[in-house]
Amino acid sequence: MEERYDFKTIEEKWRRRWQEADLYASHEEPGREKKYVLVMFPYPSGPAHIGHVANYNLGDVLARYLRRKGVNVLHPMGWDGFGLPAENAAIRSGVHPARYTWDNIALLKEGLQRLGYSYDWDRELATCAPDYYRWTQWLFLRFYEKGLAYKALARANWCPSCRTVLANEQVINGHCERCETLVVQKALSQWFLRITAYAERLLADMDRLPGWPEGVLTMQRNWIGRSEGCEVVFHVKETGQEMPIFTTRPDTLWGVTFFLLAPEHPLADELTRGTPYEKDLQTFRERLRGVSDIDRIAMEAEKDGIFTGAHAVNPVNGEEVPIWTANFVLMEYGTGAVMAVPAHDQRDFEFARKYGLPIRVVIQPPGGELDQEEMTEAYVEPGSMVNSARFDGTGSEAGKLEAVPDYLEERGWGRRTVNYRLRDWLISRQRYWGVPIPIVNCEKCGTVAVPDSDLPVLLPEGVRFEFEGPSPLERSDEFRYTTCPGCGGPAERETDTMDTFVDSSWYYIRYASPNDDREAFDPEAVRYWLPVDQYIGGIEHAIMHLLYSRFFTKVLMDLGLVEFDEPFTNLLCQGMVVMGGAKMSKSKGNIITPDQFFEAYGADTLRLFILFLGPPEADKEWSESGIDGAHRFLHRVWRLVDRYLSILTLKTQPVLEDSEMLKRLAFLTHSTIKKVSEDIERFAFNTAIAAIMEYTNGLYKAIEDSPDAFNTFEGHDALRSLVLLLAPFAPFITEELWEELGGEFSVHQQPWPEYDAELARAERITMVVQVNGKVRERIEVDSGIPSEEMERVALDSARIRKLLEGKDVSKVIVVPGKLVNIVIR
RNA sequence: GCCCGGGUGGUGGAACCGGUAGACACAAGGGACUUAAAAUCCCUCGGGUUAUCCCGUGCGGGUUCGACUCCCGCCCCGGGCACCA
Repeated sequence: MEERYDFKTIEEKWRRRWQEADLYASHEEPGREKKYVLVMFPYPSGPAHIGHVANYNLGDVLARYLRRKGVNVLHPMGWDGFGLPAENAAIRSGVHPARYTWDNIALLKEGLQRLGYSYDWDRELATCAPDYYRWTQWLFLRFYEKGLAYKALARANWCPSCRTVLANEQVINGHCERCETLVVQKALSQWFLRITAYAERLLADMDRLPGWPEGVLTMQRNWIGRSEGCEVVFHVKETGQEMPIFTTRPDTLWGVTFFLLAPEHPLADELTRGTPYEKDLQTFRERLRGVSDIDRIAMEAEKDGIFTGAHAVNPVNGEEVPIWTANFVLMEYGTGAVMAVPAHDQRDFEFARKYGLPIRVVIQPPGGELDQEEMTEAYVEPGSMVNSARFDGTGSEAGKLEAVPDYLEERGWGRRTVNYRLRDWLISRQRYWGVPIPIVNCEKCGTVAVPDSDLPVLLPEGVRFEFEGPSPLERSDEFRYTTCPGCGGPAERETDTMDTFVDSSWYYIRYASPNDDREAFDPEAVRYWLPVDQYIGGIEHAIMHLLYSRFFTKVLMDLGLVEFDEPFTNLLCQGMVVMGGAKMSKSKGNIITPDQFFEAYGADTLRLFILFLGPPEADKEWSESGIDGAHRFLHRVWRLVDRYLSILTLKTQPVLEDSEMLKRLAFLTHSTIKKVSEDIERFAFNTAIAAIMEYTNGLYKAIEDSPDAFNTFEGHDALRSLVLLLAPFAPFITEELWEELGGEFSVHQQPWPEYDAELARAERITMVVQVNGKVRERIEVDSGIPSEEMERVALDSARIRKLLEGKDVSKVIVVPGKLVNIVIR
């Protein structure tokens, strides 16, 4: 064999051979065990970067390992093709978004192919291709038919100078990223998907996701934000209008001293219209224009509000309290109105103190005597109800859960209800580079769905991209003006496109039959491959993408289109590769590409190095120091195989009597197989590689000590195992070495090595002896040593005996096979 | 601000269920080989006036025979917060 490890030639050679052999094609084989291994597809923002490599390494190692275990593996790749950056590029440099995107896809694909990932490229898909988004539109129409897609007014970021809608990302400190004009909130009629209808199921079904990280489930639970409470109907004194509020604390109803509306609440306009307060409201809204919701509801944010001049009537006691608007009340949560109980809610308390509004204590802490004048903060803990008419003396918990809700329901003043923090999913984007919403607006027929047979509604190509003004679709007469599918009269197309999260909410299903042009997916293929057994992706997707995908899956099941209601059985959230403390991304301008490493080190080294950097879940600060180590290791493996092969050609007689060495070899081999297999199963790829390095070091020692011992079954087994174990991590070099060892093509189709538990067990172990928890002695003993024997050996050791002189042994703790701790006084 | 993670040598990390802190590497230093360099191989490598001792896993407490690991309170860093994906 070649003396030097020439990675360039090797990698080229095998990349071609694998392609010719179509090594990673996947097919349904009913009855055979399958695993669907999926890594979140990338947004093609440019060439591959180190963050991609870190991602896709994980899925590839797992897919390769599972195939070798005899499993039928689906491991596809595709492109999340729609998105804002393509459109920004079009505006800035005149490149058409399609061109920009497809060019980037080509670049990214080339990078991934050089890394030797084992994708079934026949299943490649792109969400921006008409043969994909046709089915996104088709699915939208199914949602629409079910009443799960609807139009409503919603606020959007609006730059008055550019006369265009801005994404949150384009709003910097409340100002337009381009022209620095103060961004305002403008109400637009927009499309929503009714995810709130699935809130309860999305919440409850998380109990059936034991394969998900607890942190992600917690984030999703908090995001859905279920709270039980009551809806209570207040009235406007002046007009008699009903103003329902949601509260989780009905037990504090008697402590209401004012009433709050969200500043955007239409009722605030109505109540102040034509009054001296009308101007105050406008000034107040002006003040809040550039302030995000996050800053408005921050606990530490200054409370701000104005009086509307009107009053609310509290149903439980008939009291009339002033109606204010406040910055911390959001239109999007609950009913956009709240009852204010300053004595028992911190924000209400701060508001009351600031504006001199009354505070009334209605919950007394156990044994305490709260005084509304003296209080410095709200009392939010349970206690005993006071100043609450017939409920005086009732425990607040009982009052909250039973007594008061019962009372409200009896009187018809309110009812028990459940409120969610989760809001419906706004999918409208006033942009070009997305899936057109397949709806036509007709003056006669109203909102009309585009018939399935007319799909896809294609994006027009000859459009102009401008810095300001309405979106290219709105400006495109060709796109916009059409005929009504219902009456055949003139009509206008919906010009909004969909949020790209819609595209990525079902792509994992499309992979089952990506080239199907008759349906969104083939039920047979879906039945075999889905759900995804192992989903892998960045922690930054913990909530939105994963929640939207779960929602989609449930709707598809209800539509009878799929037979499962959770898309991802197991989830691995890996950390991010960060640089300079921020995640690596093109928009941050801090990307490192693999290209620069291919020349000097090769793909195997880069794969190995990045996997060796740390555990998948941890964030990794990028630094290339250490890549030499990975490269050196591959050279070492190469030379070891070379050395071994030269021993074989010497045709030495195997030294069968050197049984100690053979036993040592067998132990090394089998304990390493065990360790590497277990580590891969728990995604500890970094320690799996460390184990292979230790193994290599051990084999080097052995081959120095007794080269002849390698011309034996144990020797052959050791070298073959080394290559077989390393193959999922470094696919190119191992394929070459496998060939050198006389193995059959391909190493990636060889069964994963099995270990013999007996051979993998160490014969001698180091037992630790502690005195009062401090290590005082280490003694080598047989691994099967009984506990009583461990204790005896420990107490017998000279050093321990000396330490125990004149002391009382009060206790001896023995951890079998590990340590003995002697407790003395 | 709220929710979710994380913090271990000069560096990346290991320690899997409460039981030997620092595996495996990188960097650094010393040595061998070489005319020389590269490559390779060997040795040292948390700190402490150099060891059978003491200290040490962000900081302060606690539980335990024993804590990087569990509990309480802080500090710092990262992610998400609904139009970046």
